[in-house]
Amino acid sequence: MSGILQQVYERLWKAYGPQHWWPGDGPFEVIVGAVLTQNTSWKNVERAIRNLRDAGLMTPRRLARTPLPELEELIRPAGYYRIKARRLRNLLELIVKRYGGSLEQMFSTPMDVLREELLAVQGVGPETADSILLYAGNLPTFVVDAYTHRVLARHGWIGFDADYYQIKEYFEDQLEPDVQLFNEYHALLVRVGHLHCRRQPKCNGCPLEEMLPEGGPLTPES
DNA sequence: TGCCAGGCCGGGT
DNA sequence: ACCCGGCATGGC
Repeated sequence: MSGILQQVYERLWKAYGPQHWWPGDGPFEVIVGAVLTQNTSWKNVERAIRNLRDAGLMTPRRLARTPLPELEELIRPAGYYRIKARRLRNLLELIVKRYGGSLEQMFSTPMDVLREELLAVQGVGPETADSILLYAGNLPTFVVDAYTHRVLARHGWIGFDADYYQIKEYFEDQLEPDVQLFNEYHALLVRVGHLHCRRQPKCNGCPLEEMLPEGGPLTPES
């Protein structure tokens, strides 16, 4: 338990502490948010979610029955609103038809099975599926995103050409499958990604030693 | 102003 | 098997 990823986590944790990702919104809002935030800043997504909540539509069945044009208008602030409305519908169909609208039932199915079902939905790719499993279902799967890719490659821990699953396994091979750990780890990586890439857009994932000098160099073998 | 955000899909080589 | 354009709004 002292590989490079443990060191990175400890450093991030000490610097930023808990990120409180998706606390208390309830699993359904998390699912909706996971779709709406695809390649979109969370700030925009918040407005769309507020619209849905204010309209009283934050249940699987209600949202599934909402006419497409109305749904599009409500989520417009999140961008890509036409395609995302369809993606939400596709996902809602799985929840309502296969699981009777019960998230509890959905998340009690074996993770690997559910993951494949999610991936079979048009508009749900690996990151969205993993976000739903981890942040809505509290199931231990690691979420990889663009910044995760950049920062790991920047340090030479993976290749720049590594794909989603290589990166995911890189984490899961080194870490205990702990829901809280996976939750915080991904959120912390996104956090440093924001901090850095706001200031210097074209970076390839800045060295963590520079961003978080406290603690000295990161050493793969110690 | 232009570029980017917590991706994914479909069509073309 | 890659590579690329499309999708769209709001913030800096």
